[in-house]
This record gives sequence, C-alpha cells and structure tokens, in this order.
Amino acid sequence: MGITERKERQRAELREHILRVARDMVMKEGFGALSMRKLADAVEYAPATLYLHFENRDAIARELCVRGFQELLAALEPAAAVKEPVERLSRLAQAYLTFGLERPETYRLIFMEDAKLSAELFQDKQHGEGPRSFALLVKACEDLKAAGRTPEATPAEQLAEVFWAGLHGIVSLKLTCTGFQGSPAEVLAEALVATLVRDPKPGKRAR
Amino acid sequence: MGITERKERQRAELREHILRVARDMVMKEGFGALSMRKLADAVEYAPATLYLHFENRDAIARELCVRGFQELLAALEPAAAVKEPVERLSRLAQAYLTFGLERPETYRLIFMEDAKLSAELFQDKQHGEGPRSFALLVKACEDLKAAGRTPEATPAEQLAEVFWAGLHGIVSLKLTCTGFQGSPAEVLAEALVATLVRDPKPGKRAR
DNA sequence: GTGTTCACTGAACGGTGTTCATCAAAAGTC
DNA sequence: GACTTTTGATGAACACCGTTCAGTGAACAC
Repeated sequence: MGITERKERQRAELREHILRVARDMVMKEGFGALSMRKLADAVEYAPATLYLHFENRDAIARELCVRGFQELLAALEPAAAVKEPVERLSRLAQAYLTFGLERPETYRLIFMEDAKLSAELFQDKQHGEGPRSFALLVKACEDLKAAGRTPEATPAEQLAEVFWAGLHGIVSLKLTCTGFQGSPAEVLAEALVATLVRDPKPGKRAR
Repeated sequence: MGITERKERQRAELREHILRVARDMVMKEGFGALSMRKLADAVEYAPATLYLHFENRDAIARELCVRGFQELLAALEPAAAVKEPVERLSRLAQAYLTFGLERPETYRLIFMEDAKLSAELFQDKQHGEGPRSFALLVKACEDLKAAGRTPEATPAEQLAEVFWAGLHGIVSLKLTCTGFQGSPAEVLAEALVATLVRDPKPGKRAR
C-alpha cells in the first residue's frame, strides 16, 4: 500500500515546488506582482490547481512569511553567538540590516504587508522563528543590562523592543522612503547601538 | 469673461471633492481598498471622468500623500514649540505616535506604501512637509546636543535619523505586527527618548 | 443660427482572485 | 479483465480591477 504514500509525497512535492517558484517571483518583483495566474503559468498548471494546495493567495503569503522568518532567524544566529554584549548588539544590528536590505521584497512581505500575516506568527511567543529572533535581541539586552551598560530605568525587554523598532525603522525607511535618510544604514545602525549602550560606571564595578 | 474663471473654479472644486472623498475612503478602508470605480461611484461620476482630473490612481495616492505629510507636520508643530530639549523630544515622540496610531491608513499610505510615493516628496530637502517635519527632529537633537545631553560621538543629524527610525519602527510594528510588541507605544516612546538622552555632566557645565 | 469646444460617458481591453461543473485517468473492487 | 469509485486537473465563468477612447450632447464663441 505504498500508493497513498507516493501520492502524498507527490502532493507535498508539488506544493513545495509551487512555493519555491512563488518565492522566486516575490523576490524578483515583490508580493504585489505575484498573481495566481502568473504563478500557475510558471509551474505549468491551471490556476484552479493552485487552490487544491492553498486556500487562497493569502495562504501562500502566509507560508512565504514563515520561511522569511526562518531566514531572518538564520541570519541573526551567528551574530547572537558573540559573547561580548556590546559587540553582539552591533553584529545583530548589522545582520538585521543586511537581511532587510539584501532581501527587500522578503522583508516587505513579512514586516510591511498585511497585519494579519505576521500577527498570527507572533501569537506563540515560544516557538516560531519570529519570536525566537526577537528573543535573541532580548537576551542581548539582558546581558548588556547585566553588564551595567544600559539606561538604568529601562527594563531589558523594553530596550529590546526599542532596539528592534530602531532596526526596523532604519530598514523600512530605506525601503520605502528612498533617499530620505542621509546616512548609510550601517552608520545609523552603529549610532543606534551607541544610543543604547552606556559607558561602564567604574563606581559600580566593585558591587 | 468670467466664464473661464468659473469653469476653472468648478474644475478645481470637483478635483478637491474627489480628493476629499478619496481621503475618507482611504481612512476607512485603506488605500488598497480604494478603487477608481468605487471612488467614481461615490462622487457620482463615471470612472473615466476621474482621469480628466488625475493621471491615474497613483496620482491620487501622491496627492493624498502630500496632505498626509501636511497633517503630520501640523501634528508635530505644537510639540516642536517646547523650549526644553528633553521635554520637547518626549512631546515630539508622543505626537508622532498619536498621529500614526490614530490615522493608521494615512500613516501606511505615506510611509509604508510604494517607495516612489514618498521618495519624491523627500527630494527637495528645504520645502515640503516631509523634510520640514524631519527638520523639527533635527533641531530638537541639535538643541539636545548643545545642552551636552547626547552621546558625544554621534552627530545631531544622525541622532535625529535614529530617533525618526525608532518612532517609525514603533508605529509601523504596531500597525503590521499586531501583538508583537509587549509594551504600549507610549512606554516605548519614553524608553526611546531615554536611550537618546544622556545625563548632564556636571564637569562640563562650567565650560 | 452656426460652428466649435469640451466635460462627460459607455463600452471595451486586458488583467486580477476565486469557484465549480466536468472529465479523464488512476485506484480500488469484484 | 471488467466495472465502479475516487481524485487530480481543468476550462469556463463570475465579479471585480485600472485604464483608454470614440462618441455625445450641452454650453460656449462668433
């Protein structure tokens, strides 16, 4: 009875194939330019066939979103492995920027498209690559705080949110408001890290 | 020969009427939901008539963008009038957030839609409400720097860009990634200001 | 009164997402 | 092997979309 298994496998393969082609099209021309008909054409099936594998166009977007977050997490992880908190923050910032600016359409899809898309991906705060990516920033800020190098009154979690917001702001303004920001993204990232980090206080070191 | 004048006035009035209706529709359902046909229906003209007043749908978006930036500038100006730099920064942040969160679709239109839209509005760095809004932030950061309360190495302009990016990040993440940020926007705004501002250094006051 | 201008429109073109009855081939059953 | 059932795939349709353009009728100029 390997038939049902084979069918299931073929079905999964086609689904995967559709998603890969869709991903390529989105990366080239953006999600807005992805039409079900063009996608069907590209995979050499009739448009209606796509609906046997995905509920609708949004379902494809959702799937691509998940993969986008996986890529983001993968892009951040090397930087998150750095021990020294300040250096780690800086590396995380650079990695985030590089991801956003080199994959603009992916970035737009996961962070600047419809709210419904990314909202549900942040529901489960434990699993999911979105929350896990954020957790890396939180950890970095906690370590920074433990080293006594953050503004005292601000909790690490809030600091991480401000950090993420800053990074997202830099990337998304570069993507939409072309030519607004005067400074290069890397410079802004460094400036952002500089605002977060406080000089170590010699008086507190003995404590 | 008041006829041509009257015609011109009527023409301008209709154009204005179309824009007002378009603005209402965008504020209610977002720019994506604004269709030329529905707009034509709402103003009780045939769709083709709209093209006698606007080159295409994007031209309407551009016009609404300009108005959006005017509203943003108007929202920021009271806060910009505050003397004390730290307080001013805080007020600017709150005003920016309020604007973004209370007019989400306007905000999306001017900052999160197509790059072409806002790009050209930031070409002329002197005039235009976009650059002038940004100038308010730059001035605030310059005054903050003059008071010796910024990170020393970072120029005021860069600081302003980081500030704007932070604000934009907070607003746009609230708009797209609903439920991602744990903290309320106002709290994050305060935290953002806190990261930018340094304690006054008593040693430098005498200088 | 006649000619001209011009705001306006209906209909069309080519595109979109989505649905559904239909069909042929594969799988299951005897 | 013949018959029935299941099922992957589809063509055609529906209701939208932005945009164009020939045509029309009323207001204007003379």
